[in-house]
Amino acid sequence: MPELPEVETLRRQLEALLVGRVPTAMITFWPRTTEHLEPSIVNARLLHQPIRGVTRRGKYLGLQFDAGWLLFHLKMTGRMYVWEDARGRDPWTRFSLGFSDGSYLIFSDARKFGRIRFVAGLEELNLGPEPLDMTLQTYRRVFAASGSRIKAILLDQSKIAGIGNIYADESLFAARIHPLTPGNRLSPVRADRLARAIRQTLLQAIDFEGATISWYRKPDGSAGQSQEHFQVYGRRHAPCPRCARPISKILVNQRSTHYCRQCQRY
DNA sequence: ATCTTTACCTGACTGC
DNA sequence: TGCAGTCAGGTAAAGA
Repeated sequence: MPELPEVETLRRQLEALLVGRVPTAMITFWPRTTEHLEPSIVNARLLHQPIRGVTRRGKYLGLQFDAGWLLFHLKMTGRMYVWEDARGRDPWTRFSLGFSDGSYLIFSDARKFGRIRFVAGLEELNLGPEPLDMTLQTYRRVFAASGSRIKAILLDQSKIAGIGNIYADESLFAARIHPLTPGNRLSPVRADRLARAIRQTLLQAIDFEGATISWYRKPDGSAGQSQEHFQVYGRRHAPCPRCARPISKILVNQRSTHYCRQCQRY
């Protein structure tokens, strides 16, 4: 559920708390959370090294060290925050990064899907470009390169990084494009409309500090507000904000997809 | 190349 | 109140 706007909100708030700090210990409570994090790398390249920056790439949150990035993927129920003890403020703490002042960066994850890993370079992630940095031309090229349904293209992290189920549906509604439209059947005009809709949808969601459906929380424990402004996501049977006809819900590539049959056309 | 299925997991919710 | 069943969705891997 955390998508680009949620992770970007996390990044901004954690950056103010973590840059310049030096971790002295790591504790894993659920081994699979750090199954791809080599202890030798932790000891040689992360511990006792200063955090140079807090970055985001797609849906990954990264702590930047001189040697590379400690990456966190929140999957559906991940949370991150700073706390005074290693067990955190909820029952689902899976990992803690301890600092010399006795505080901890907590990674909490009820469903245990989240993972923490180290990469020397972000290109190892094989992600597509950032949707907020892409030109209209880049969007056009990505859409035209595939005959897959546009909803599937938006969710493919190797094509565009950071969009998930919620903001894919919201962007397609804003652009008045049917989720089953093949990417290479979008006219340049409609591709540009979708590109602008994606940017605007993501930027607005960042302004609202992300969406709290059930699990997502900002580092201070409070909820985001983006969910108050959804036009279609989670609104099956509710009136379309544009035409008042009921919102439909279908499956596209096994993902629930919300759209307006009247307003969104092929 | 692309899609489908399965696996990973558990809390929240629904219906009986 | 309890219990079974369903749903939620990001990604990797395997199979079609």
